[in-house]
Amino acid sequence: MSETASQDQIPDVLNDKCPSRQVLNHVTSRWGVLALLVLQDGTQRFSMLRRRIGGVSERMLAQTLRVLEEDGFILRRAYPVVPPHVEYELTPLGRVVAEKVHALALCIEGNLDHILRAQKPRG
Amino acid sequence: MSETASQDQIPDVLNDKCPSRQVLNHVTSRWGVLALLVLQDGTQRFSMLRRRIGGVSERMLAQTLRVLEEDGFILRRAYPVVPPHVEYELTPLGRVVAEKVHALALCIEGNLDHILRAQKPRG
DNA sequence: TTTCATACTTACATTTTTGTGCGTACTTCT
DNA sequence: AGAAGTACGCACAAAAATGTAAGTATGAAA
Repeated sequence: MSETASQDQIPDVLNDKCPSRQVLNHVTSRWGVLALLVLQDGTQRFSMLRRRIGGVSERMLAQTLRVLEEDGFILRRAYPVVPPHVEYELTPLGRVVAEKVHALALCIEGNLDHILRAQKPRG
Repeated sequence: MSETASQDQIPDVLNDKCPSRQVLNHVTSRWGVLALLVLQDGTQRFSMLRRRIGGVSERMLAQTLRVLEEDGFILRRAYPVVPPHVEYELTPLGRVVAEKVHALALCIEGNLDHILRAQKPRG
C-alpha cells in the first residue's frame, strides 16, 4: 500500500517539495507580511490598506491580497455598487498567522537600535 | 530643538523609510527564514546548511548568511585552515528572532492541510 | 464640466533576484 | 593519479518581482 512512500505526510518547510514552503513564502513575502499586519486592525478597504502600507503599488497590493485570499488567510467581500466597494479582513486562520508575524515585527522594531548599532559596515 | 521632527524615532515597519523595514525583509527573505530555522539546531558549517535547506544555491546561501551576519543575527567563525572551515551560529538576538520565525513556520506547517483544503482554485 | 475617488486589470519597462558554471588551494578518498 | 570535498567570489544569463501608465464605469465634489 505505501512502500517507500511518506514523503509529504509531515509538512516541512525545509523541504522544497513540500507545499508548506510556498505558503510560507506567501506570508513572508515583501508585502504579504505588511498586509497581514494592518489587517489586524480590522476590516479595511483597498485604498485604506494601500495608504497604510508605505510603498506598495496598486498592482502589488492587489496581487498580494489575492494570493493571501487563495491561501485562506484573508476574506474578500465585494459589494456590487457602482463606485467599487471591497472590504478585506482576516479569517480565523489569518488571525493566528498574523499574530506570529506581528510578534516577529515587534521583535525587530523593539531591537532596531540594537541591530543598527551592531550592524557591520560593508563586507 | 525638535520642531516638526520625530519621524524615525519610533520604529515602524509600515513606514518604508524606516530601517526596520529592511531588516524585516532580510529575516523574511526566501532563504533567510530557513537559515534561521536550521541554525536553531546549533552551530553548523556552510555545506551542512546547504544540505539541510532544500533548494538553495551556494551563491544565495552565502549572500543570505552575509546579510544576516551584517544585521547581527548570525555569527560567522572562520578558521584559517587549508581546506576552508567556517562555522555559523545564531547570536543571542538571532536566537530570539529565530524563535518567532520558528513559531510562524510551525503554525503554517500545523495548519497546512487546513490551508490546502480551503485553498481557492484559480482567480 | 472637468476632476477625483473607487478597485482593480492589463501591457510594457525596469529592477531585483536567482541560477550556472568557473576558479581556488590543498587534503583525503578511490 | 584523478576525483571529490571545502567555502566561497565573480562574471554572465535567465527568470521573477515590481513599478508605471493607462483604462473602466459612475457618482460626487469643485
